[in-house]
Amino acid sequence: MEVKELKDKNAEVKILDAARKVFLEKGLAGARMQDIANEACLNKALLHYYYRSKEKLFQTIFQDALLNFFNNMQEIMNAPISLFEKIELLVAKEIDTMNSCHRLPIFIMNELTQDPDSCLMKMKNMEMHKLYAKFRDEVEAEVKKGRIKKVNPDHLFLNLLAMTGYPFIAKPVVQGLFELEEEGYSDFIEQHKKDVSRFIIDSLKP
Amino acid sequence: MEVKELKDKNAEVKILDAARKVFLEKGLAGARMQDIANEACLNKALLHYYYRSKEKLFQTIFQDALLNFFNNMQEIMNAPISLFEKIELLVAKEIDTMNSCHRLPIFIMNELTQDPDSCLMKMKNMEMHKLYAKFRDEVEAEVKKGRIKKVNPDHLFLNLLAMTGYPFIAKPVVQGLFELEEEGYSDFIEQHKKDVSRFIIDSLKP
DNA sequence: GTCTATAATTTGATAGAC
DNA sequence: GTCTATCAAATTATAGAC
Repeated sequence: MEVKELKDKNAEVKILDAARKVFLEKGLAGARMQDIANEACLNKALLHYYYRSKEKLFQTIFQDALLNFFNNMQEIMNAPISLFEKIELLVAKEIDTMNSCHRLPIFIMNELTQDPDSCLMKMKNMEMHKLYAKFRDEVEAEVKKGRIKKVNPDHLFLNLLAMTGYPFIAKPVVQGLFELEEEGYSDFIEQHKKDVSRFIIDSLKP
Repeated sequence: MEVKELKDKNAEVKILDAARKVFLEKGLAGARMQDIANEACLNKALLHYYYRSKEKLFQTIFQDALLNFFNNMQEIMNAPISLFEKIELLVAKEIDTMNSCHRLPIFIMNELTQDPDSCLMKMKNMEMHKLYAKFRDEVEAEVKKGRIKKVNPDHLFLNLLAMTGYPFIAKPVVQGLFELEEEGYSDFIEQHKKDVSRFIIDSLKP
């Protein structure tokens, strides 16, 4: 690829930002190229000029969203800290990430089940299993040492992901249940962050 | 409405069954009337004859899915059983419901965020808050009696929903993390059912 | 009620001027 | 690179025969 002028780069970026917003909001099937063009204050033709097709543009956005979602985990998993610290960090970081974009988790989960071919392949490329292996080994080690209760690390980890992700995935349900408007919702999430860490760590104490 | 002949009723029902399957799988935006017609082994025109428009057909399916999803809860909430029994029943029943249709929770959550107008109104009509109030009061009562730890019932209930719903919502991620094929997945869910009840009830013991 | 054929609209994609 | 105008395909919806 050749050196790009500033204007070129700006259009490319503007399109990506607009596409991210529209795809996150509406999903692949619901998003319209015209919506993205409007959001970017450009015309449809330019979207195709830079990204060829809706599908290609979507894949760019989706890949990026996956990284955004799972990168925190990768880092924390490999950090030289205690298991309890890892749990607290995982919960806090994941919630913060989703808090900056409430639709992120449901977007990812929904698209993953829509396109098993290309999306699931990307999951395998991220080597989810290796990402998790370190956590599992540490839990098993702590169990053997008798420092925490005997738990199944698979279910423990799934529960952690569940309690951090679900409040965003089920946002309308949560708002209905607890009668929360947009502002009260933010406060609720902040409480929840602390509650989840405490909940998990409490449950591990022998 | 007049008395229907058998053949009429059959077509109506065949359409509903087909629509449920296609909408659940692809969502409102991704579903095609032609797919539904094919699935029902009928022609598109009949779908419009019975349900007027795609939107109307969808609303019928969505309303039904909402009831399916939240009806269990309603019943269990009002049953004359102990708090621990309620928790066990809620977890077991909700997981069983979703196990019969893995896409049910993500379908509901996704569509709820897509159409705040009509879908969210339906949520309010179901009076989610009242559904939950009984549970909250019971938790607070048990806390006062000192029978369970001092917990925030909102987060407790949200965590319960999270741990039951997330394994289905994030099915591809779970399969990637724990290297599960379709069969191993069913077994995993059965284990999870027991694990979640134990996890919650353990966490409540003073 | 059920079908075939077709209208009407939407939407992804391209051609071609600048 | 960016735009306007337009095409081609897909898709919802309807008309009308049976």
